[in-house]
Amino acid sequence: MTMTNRRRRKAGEELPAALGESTGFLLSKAAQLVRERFENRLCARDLTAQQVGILSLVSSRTVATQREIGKALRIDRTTMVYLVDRLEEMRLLERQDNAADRRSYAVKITSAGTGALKKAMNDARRVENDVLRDFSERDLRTLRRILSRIAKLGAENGGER
Amino acid sequence: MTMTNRRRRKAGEELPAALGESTGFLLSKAAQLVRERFENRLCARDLTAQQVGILSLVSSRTVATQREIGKALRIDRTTMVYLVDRLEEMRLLERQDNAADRRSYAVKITSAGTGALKKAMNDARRVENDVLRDFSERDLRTLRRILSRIAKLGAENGGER
DNA sequence: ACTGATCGTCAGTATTGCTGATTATATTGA
DNA sequence: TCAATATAATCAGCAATACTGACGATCAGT
Repeated sequence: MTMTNRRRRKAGEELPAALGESTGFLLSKAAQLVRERFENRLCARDLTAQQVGILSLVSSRTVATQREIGKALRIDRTTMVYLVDRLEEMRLLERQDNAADRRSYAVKITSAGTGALKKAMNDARRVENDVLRDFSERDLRTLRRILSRIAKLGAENGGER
Repeated sequence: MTMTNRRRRKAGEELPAALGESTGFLLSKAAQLVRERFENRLCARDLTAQQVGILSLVSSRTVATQREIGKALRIDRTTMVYLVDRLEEMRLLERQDNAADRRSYAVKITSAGTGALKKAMNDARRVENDVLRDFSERDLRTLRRILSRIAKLGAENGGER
């Protein structure tokens, strides 16, 4: 079992004005918190959020190459090798021949993988319900609208150098 | 110069419905994007977002120990040693004796550190303006309100176990 | 002074992002 | 068709970061 269980992290403290007023900083901290809560649940399943992302992506496609998964999830080429190795060891994924392009693999989810994904998505739903419970439907629609627009922007095109 | 310059990363692709509908996933991707854009600018200054966070925190306090900084920014104890080592090498921070508790240091920002922080915060502002430019003031207020409430939650208290 | 806790450090491991090289295969262009 | 070029996965190796566990110095309470 190479994949070590993540431990629960401690809670944070108050933040100084300068940082607490930066939207980017708030975004980063909120994301970190949600991810930590998710992974705290996930550690019982020996999975990381990144691995769940891969499982979800693979399960939604008939053919997924490592390169494609990496592009969609912003994971490096060489890190993909490592991650798929781990998930294959855990029998959640399989590398199969890709008839369409023999340089690459068709990465497929196994039935164990489908089961693990289902449970992990339930964990995700619970964490979300928990974190978002206090906000109105209207607020949540606004939040999702803004976040999905930002997420679609693309990383470069930001420096007019 | 141990701190290697970060390279610009490529932009991502479309995402499958299952993930794209998860607020937590959107949050994580939006944060990743903003952070990447920020660090793409910052790489000219040989700084990471995390280091800027430390500089900002230290500059806003008269006395800051490594432990306090780590707690506020959710950075591990041993990683703090490494990070402060780097920032001290770069002459942006100094470890001074802490009269109040001789086990710890009083971490202080240098004048070079103050200058670097000022420039980095300008970078941050630019990236934010760029990313958030298309949203209304009303949307941004909602966004900030939600994010700061989530960021204050604390990581544990998420499992009713 | 004794006990137990805390702060910083170090050694060592795991994960992730990157570079550069290599192998196998695809694609393109002459 | 064949040669040049590009791409998918892999591997070796480096850097950054989150851990664990152990350690010495120091602190707080008794």
